[in-house]
Amino acid sequence: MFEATISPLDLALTAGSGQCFRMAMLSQDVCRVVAGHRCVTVRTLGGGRFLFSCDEAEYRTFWAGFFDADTDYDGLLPAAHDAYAQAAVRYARGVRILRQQPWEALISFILSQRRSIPAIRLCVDRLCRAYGRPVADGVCAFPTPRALADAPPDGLAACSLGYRAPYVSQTARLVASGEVSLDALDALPDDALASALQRLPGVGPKVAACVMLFGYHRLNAFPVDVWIDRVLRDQYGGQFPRELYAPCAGVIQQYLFVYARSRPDAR
DNA sequence: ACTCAGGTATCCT
DNA sequence: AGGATACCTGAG
Repeated sequence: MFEATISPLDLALTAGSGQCFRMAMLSQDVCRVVAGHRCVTVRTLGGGRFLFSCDEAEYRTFWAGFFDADTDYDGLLPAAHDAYAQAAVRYARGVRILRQQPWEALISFILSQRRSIPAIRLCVDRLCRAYGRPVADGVCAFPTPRALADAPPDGLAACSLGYRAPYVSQTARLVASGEVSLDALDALPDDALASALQRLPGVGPKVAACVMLFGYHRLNAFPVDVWIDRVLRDQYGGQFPRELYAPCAGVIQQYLFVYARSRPDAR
C-alpha cells in the first residue's frame, strides 16, 4: 500500500472519459486499472490523497507516470475564453491525460470506431482474455503485437471485432514484423506522427489524434468525434479557437468531451 | 424493431 | 477536394 497525492484527480471522471478502456470503477471511490503487465487498485481518500494497492517503488517507477502525477493540470491551460469552455473546465476538473502505451492506444482506438464506450470496453476485455497474458486473478494484460498478428481470423471474430478485425490483424503484423516501429515514431513532430499513424489500416484522422493524445501524450492533438463535432457546431459556429489552448488543445478537447457527454439533453 | 455509437475506406463527381 | 455509402455489433 502506498498513499500518494495527485491533485486534481477524479478517478470516476477519468475512468469514464473514454481515453482508457481498462480503468473501471469498483465502487464510488475505488477503481482498478490495468496497464502494461501491471494491475492496481486505487482508493480516493479525499483532499487529493489516494491509496494505491502497490508499494511505493512500483508507484514511483510506474503509476506516477501513468497518472501523469507530476503535471499541474490546474495550471496547464490558459483561462477558458468563453462561458461554455469555462463550464467544461469547471465540470471536468480532475480529468487527467493518462500516459498509456502507444500500442494499446492504437489498437483500442482502431476498435473504437462507430461503437459506444461500453461496447469498446467489452471488446478490449475479450481481446485481453483471449490473447493477453494473465497478470492477476481474472485480469489479463493487453495482447502483444505478436499475439494479435498470430491470432487466427475466427479468433478475432470471436472477440466481436466486426469489420475492424482485419484492421487489427494487419496493423499488428506491421508492428510485430518491425516494419513499423511505434517507438521510433515517438521521435517525429506532431504532423509527421499524424501522417505516419494514418498509413496504418483502420487509422484515420480521429483515431490518429486519439493515439497521439492518449498513447504518445501529445497534448496538442485534438480528436474530433461526433460529440466534439456537435459542440464545435452548436457552441462555436464550427470554428473552435484551438490555437488559444496550444500547446495543450487536447486537454480542453477532453474537458469539452466529458462535459458534453454529461449533459446529453443539451445538444 | 430501430437508431446510434469517440470513423474509415472506397467510390463517386 | 468534397460528398455519399457500406460496414460488424452492442447499447439504449
